[in-house]
Amino acid sequence: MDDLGQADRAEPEETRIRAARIQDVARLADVSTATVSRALATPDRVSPEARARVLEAIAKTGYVPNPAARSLRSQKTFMVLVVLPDLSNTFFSKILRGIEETLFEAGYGMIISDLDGSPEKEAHFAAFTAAGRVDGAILLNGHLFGQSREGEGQPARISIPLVALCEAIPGADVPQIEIDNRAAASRMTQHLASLGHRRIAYVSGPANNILERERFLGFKDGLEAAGLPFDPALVIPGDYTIEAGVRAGQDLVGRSTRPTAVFCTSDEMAIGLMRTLFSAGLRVPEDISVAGFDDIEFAAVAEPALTTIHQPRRELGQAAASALIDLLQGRPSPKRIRLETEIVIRDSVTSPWRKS
Amino acid sequence: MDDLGQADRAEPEETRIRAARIQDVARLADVSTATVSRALATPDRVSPEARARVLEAIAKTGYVPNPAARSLRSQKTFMVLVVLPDLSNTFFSKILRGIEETLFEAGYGMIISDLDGSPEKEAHFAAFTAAGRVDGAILLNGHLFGQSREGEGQPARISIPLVALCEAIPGADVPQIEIDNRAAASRMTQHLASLGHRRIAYVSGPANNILERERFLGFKDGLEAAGLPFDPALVIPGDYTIEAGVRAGQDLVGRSTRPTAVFCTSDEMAIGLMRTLFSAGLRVPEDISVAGFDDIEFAAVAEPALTTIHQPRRELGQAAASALIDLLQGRPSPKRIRLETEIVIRDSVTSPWRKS
DNA sequence: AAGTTGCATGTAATCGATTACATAGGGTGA
DNA sequence: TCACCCTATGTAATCGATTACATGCAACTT
Repeated sequence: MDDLGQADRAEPEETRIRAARIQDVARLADVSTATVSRALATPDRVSPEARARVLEAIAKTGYVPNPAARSLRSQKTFMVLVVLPDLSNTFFSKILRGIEETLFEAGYGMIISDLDGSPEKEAHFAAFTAAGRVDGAILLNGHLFGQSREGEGQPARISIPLVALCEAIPGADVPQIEIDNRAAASRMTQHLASLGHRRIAYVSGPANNILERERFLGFKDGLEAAGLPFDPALVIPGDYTIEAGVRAGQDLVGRSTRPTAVFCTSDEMAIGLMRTLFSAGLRVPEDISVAGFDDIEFAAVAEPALTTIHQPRRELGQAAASALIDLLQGRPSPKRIRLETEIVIRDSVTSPWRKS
Repeated sequence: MDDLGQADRAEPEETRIRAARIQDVARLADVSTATVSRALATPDRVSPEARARVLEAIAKTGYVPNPAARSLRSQKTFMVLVVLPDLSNTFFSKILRGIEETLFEAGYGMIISDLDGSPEKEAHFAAFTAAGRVDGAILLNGHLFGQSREGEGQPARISIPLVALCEAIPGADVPQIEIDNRAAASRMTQHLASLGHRRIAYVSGPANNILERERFLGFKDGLEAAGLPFDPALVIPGDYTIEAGVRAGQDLVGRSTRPTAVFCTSDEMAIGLMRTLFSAGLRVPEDISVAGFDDIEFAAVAEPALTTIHQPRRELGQAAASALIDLLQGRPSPKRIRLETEIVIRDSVTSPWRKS
């Protein structure tokens, strides 16, 4: 159960064991390196006997092909870059898991870049892909990256297969995996309206965010469908974080006339908001209904349990990874996949009339 | 702002641009490839004029060194493997961010392996390190991995620098970055006891988990320090997940004599547990106090706000990454780093006498 | 002035696999 | 029996950088 990591304590520095190379396997199996390579890559182009000898030699030596050499020659790294804006966000980490799973099954490794709002990092990872360090990339950040120095000679713009996940990339011709944010937001808004809410507040995501734009449109769609007017005063700026929800709550608490329902575009914000309302002595949902977006794990155990929109996060990750793998292996890939969302009715939303 | 990923739409297949190689740069700068390489790796071993010409040529061509070639020759990948048991867990993702940050600054990339309890994956990633795909690894999973087939000839046991994060690896001689789980658990237990709690339940982590063992010992230490007896009936099995907390809550609700306080070894469990108690009509903390462990983001906005033990997660990640980088660059690395934890007093714990 | 030192640079070996091309031998058809 | 083809295998070029070693030249020492 333990093997690796014994460091070089026991043996003298010189005796440090070197990894077996294809040469060593070839010699041991009494074949050429070409045969070893073929025995692994295209087994049916090698005689059964030779193959058996090779496999035995591989087992004996513990040979593992050197990926650097392999990749140098074959121009394939079997690595995929995943670019995301915030690694510490629950929402993304569940998606990541779906991605990792699928990539792993297909024999690909995953390199993660947490962009962290830093353009410097963005440039770095652009170079990263350009250097051929990965075969493809999944972007969760809503835009392509790259150092566009058009002035200079001819910047190396290598293109590798890309997939956009969650946040569509406007104008880019890459497969998009997403949910229908607009429709989902509209549906939730109509749900609130159907319960009798007429003053519905909206806590937004970051202003220039594509998700946010879609959801905001959906919110307006929903109001319109329900015959309600849009009131800009009921739009509260946010950025998907718990803190933003807390701030939005403070804003609401301070108002003389309050909405009867609040639609938060992330569960984090909804939970932060409920917390603040609660501290101020307001009851959810009796005094004010709160709806979220995403259906993170904590939504179900929030107090009260959060009514929200379920996003199939793991499946999103899997779908994105599959699409990328299709691309990488030269298969046709779907241009756009829209996974279904679902309203999850819990306890944080009720009719405005039913005062407890 | 967009550059990469234009795919090969415009130009015909054949014209696909190939990345600039060191040769191209050398020709353009009218120097040898060796000089180009040196201009990048050891700038002061190259004349200022040559260096300038090289840099200009690099800018013109957009040259980025091919990592496969580089790594093949120099046996360095500038990649670090991070092995963790569950990527989708909030606790880990914050740590990951700390790791990524620090690695990035030092020029290292991060490859993630979500073990997901699968031994198959474990073996795969053992081979991964053996193949020299990464320069070092950070292990969050509490044990070394590796295919120890002692029987066979001489299995390739390559050793790369390792660092154990959070979960110490028993018997392994690698730097450990951790918090003092035992002391922290003891402190929390004593805190509860000092408020007057005499029947304190303990919701555990997974049975064979090292963290769990430490915390459990700490729990017993705390009881002993407070002069309280240890009652096995008050130990409820868990596994750090929200669901485990829910189950533990159901267990408690069903009991005739209940503890006055519950110490959960993760915030997730504490939140799930409070949820269940609440549904059953019990009040926290009036009827029962609940304490957590970790201080995840949601602890502060739970209802009631959770009293817990703060772990400096980002700093843990940073410290681990720094230690590994020290190792990788041949500097001495601290054998063990223990970061301080802190009890965060919020609203979920109170004295058992103060019935609301 | 001859010898020594040291810097800037070039030449070419090297890392470890993949794979185009060459070749030997066995089988088949005429 | 000969020509041909197909299969299994080997030989060696190749991927793109790093770096040991060699070289040429200038400056400095005595």
